[in-house]
Amino acid sequence: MTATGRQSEDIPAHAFAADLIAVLVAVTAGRPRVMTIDHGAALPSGPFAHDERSLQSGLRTWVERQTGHRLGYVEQLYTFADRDRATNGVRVISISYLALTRENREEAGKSGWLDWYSYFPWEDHRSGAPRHLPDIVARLRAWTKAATVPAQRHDRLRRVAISFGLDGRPWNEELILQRYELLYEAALVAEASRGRRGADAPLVSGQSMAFDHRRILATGIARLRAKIKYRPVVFELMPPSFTLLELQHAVEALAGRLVHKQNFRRLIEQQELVEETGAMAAATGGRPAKLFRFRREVVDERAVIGTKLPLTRA
Amino acid sequence: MTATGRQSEDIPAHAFAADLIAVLVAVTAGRPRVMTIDHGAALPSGPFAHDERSLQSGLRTWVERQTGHRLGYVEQLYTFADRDRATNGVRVISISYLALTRENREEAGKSGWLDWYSYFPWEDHRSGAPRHLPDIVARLRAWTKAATVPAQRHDRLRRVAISFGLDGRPWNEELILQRYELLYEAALVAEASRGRRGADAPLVSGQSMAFDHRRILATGIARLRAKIKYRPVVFELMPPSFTLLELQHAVEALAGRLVHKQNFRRLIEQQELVEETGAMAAATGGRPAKLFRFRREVVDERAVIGTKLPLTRA
DNA sequence: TGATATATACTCACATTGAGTATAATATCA
DNA sequence: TGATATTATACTCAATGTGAGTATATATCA
Repeated sequence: MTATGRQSEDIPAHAFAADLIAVLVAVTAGRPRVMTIDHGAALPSGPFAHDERSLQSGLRTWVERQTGHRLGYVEQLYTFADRDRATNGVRVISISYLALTRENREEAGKSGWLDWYSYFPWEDHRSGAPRHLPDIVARLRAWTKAATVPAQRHDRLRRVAISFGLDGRPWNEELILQRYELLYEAALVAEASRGRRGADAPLVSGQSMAFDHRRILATGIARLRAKIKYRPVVFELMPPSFTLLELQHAVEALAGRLVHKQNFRRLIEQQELVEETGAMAAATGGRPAKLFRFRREVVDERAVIGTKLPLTRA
Repeated sequence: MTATGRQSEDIPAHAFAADLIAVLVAVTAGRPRVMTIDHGAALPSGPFAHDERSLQSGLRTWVERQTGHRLGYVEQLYTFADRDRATNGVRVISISYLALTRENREEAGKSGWLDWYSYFPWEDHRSGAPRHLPDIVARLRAWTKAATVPAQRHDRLRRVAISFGLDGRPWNEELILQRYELLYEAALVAEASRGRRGADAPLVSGQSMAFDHRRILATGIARLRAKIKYRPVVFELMPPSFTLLELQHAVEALAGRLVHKQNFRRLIEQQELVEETGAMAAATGGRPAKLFRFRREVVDERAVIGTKLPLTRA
């Protein structure tokens, strides 16, 4: 990946290549999954064709052809054109997208759908704070102490404390990108020491990805975690009918946190986001649950699913 | 596939040009201003140079050179590559940005700084609903009736009602883009009939712009109106010291709505976003006001300026 | 039968928010 | 000089929203 950036005489100054990168998300059996290629080493990406009508349609046709999934929701994430994004001297502009699709139980096992927490194990707080989180924090603390100037040290300490919810601060699941960036700066993830040498600090657990794809994934997760709080996008990930507990589990999978069951139902019902199908779920243990469907009519009415999700404290 | 290596030697197949477009905002004397070129006919834009480090740095250097302003805050808006964005057969990718800068009283009059409400007169509700708003709504209603199928007619009616706060619905200042798009679809803005002929419905007041620049401006305003509610970005538009009323006026200029003065102050103070400078403002009428400065340290702490702004009802 | 698991209804304390009243401190002008 | 306008700032209050918990209903399974 040597980016010479040298523009030869024959390449016009405005020659760029355009790439689309997708963070394609589904929730299967209560687990948040992301579509990957190359055995989980990269996000699916491909060139933006010259004959496509628009970026969005380019992404749609390409992803739908490749995965056989209809995309429910598509949203632009970010556009990069950093100098190291170049191949054969042609500089690449990468436009990343977040796309949501319905789960597909037949495909659940195979293909490239991976639990996104295998890339960010420290982000799953559904069973309390992960066991290795104290160790991560300890190593970040060590890194803050290695700062050269006191001001820098102070700044690092503050960022770590905010991002990881230290000193009585609450854990904020939306800060996933900030946490990843701290780990990157502290060279605790494999991507950070790529290309360099000697930097062999023991790494934090969690699978890495090629290029900056793990960073893009973090961006997508952050956007989604923020969005479910004020837009009814969870439903794009649900099957046509579902129980309220299944819906809750989907939200919890995305947020990486547990929500208060009774208050969650209150929220959903008072927003009139769903309606009963009349049928009941095949019993899965206790009292049978009603099946609901999403009231799609309500999408543009309800800008908000609720200012906040009813999270549980502990 | 980026991950698996690009094998094409033929550069022309993916030759794109890259353009940066800026929605550069300032607030001068309580008026929201946007930087324009060509006597207000377009947003400033320029090619992304091959030798720039990144998109963001490209935008910064270019805007700062062109306007002499230091950019306080920069945020990516959206990337377009629609087929009609082509020059000499070279397809153009446009990356739009929102950028905030401090007011500059010397420049207030000259240069291309224009009140953004000259492009969206119906968006300024600081002195109540604009006089011509009923007329706009009436013309949109007429357009809904012109729908061919009943379902379409119903859909249009609903969108108009939501976007313009009809039937008891509240006015939502963040829906500026949706409102503009409705006016575009109804061919009530000049841009809509460009290139076509015969479509000479009487237009709604408000200056138009070249290309889709007015749409990009609406996107930027929408983003900013949403952002001031949960991030302390207003301060990027303020001088180093200011009174609370000046701060309030800036917020009102952006939101296009009045806020409740006492509650606004309560919000600002309880969030500890500002501190007294010790000095007082040169009296401008009544009791002299304390001067405040923004506590920049607090930026990453306070993710939120308050879940909502304390708007006034009437 | 009772242990267990889920569904669902309701209560309650507390914080937040929208709105308004009251009072203080200055400038302006008749 | 004193009335009036204008802005600043401190409080109060009702309504609503939010976090948390209790209670009860309806299943399965040992």
